[in-house]
Amino acid sequence: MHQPDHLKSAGLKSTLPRLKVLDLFENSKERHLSAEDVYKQLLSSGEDVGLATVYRVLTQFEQAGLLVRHHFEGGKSVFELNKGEHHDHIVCLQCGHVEEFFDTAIEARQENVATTLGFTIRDHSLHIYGDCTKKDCPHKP
Amino acid sequence: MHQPDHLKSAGLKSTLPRLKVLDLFENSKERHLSAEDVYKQLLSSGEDVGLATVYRVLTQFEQAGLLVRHHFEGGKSVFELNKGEHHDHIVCLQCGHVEEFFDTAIEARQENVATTLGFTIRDHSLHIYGDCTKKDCPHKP
DNA sequence: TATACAAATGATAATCGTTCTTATTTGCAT
DNA sequence: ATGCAAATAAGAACGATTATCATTTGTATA
Ligand SMILES: [Mn+2]
Ligand SMILES: [Mn+2]
Ligand SMILES: [Zn+2]
Ligand SMILES: [Zn+2]
Repeated sequence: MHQPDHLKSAGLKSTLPRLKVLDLFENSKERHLSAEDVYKQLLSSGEDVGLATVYRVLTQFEQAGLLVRHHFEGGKSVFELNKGEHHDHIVCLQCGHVEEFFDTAIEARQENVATTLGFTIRDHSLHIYGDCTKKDCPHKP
Repeated sequence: MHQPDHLKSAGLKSTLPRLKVLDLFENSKERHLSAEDVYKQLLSSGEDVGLATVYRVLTQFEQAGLLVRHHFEGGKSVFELNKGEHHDHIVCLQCGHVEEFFDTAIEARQENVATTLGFTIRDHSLHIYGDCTKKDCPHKP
């Protein structure tokens, strides 16, 4: 199980549900998880945590900087461990597979655009949607 | 009122609710409208259209290429008249002011990224958030 | 170690944006 | 004018998320 230090230093009591959620993100195969993903994975691991608690804890972890929340298409929020370094996402519309990328040129041009339009950037989100080429992806070309 | 030609050529019967919605987008002060924006503005203009119809019509207009849908943060879909040319958005976090932009370099680099990662782009969304420099903006620097 | 109490949990109700269902109305071709 | 498929309106249903609140838990203190 995970060391409770991360929680303590975030000002959060180290409770069982919190430790389980954090543990899941650190050991899960999938890096990007929705609230229901977390809930179901915990259930199927025999851990019983309330769905409301999952939502509550995810939001707390986001505010504490432990997780980052993304608003992909599909309506549901998706979370990932905060690596500290920004990146953007490309998502497969067929199978939901997510790849991460960082493009210096894009980042630089964004600054350029903002300056031209008289804005100071505080944040941005770039989501590319398409079809991936994984073998197990139900892609129809 | 608007000419029904746009609807006809989109394969849609030119009904009263459809004409009203289209008219609203073409004469509204705000360019980006949510379903509820449309619904409320029609109500306050004395026009009575069902909310379900608004949702149906917006989706049909999107499919017909008359409107473009955006998934901004905040959970609700926002629509705007399709100008035919793609653009992205920069939004002021202080006053909500929205500017549109198109950057050829960014678009090109996105293709590059997708190719590198084995994706075929179908769509993308780029939202920059920041502080604008309008006189009436409550900016705190 | 036992106690005390604020903080956290979990079950469920409520909310929000959106879609579905269905009886009624409408546009439009004859 | 008539007929009928297509469209509408009202409300139920839905999926994701948040709020409520009685019960439990972590932890500080004695
Ligand atoms: Mn990521
Ligand atoms: Mn726009
Ligand atoms: Zn795929
Ligand atoms: Zn502003």
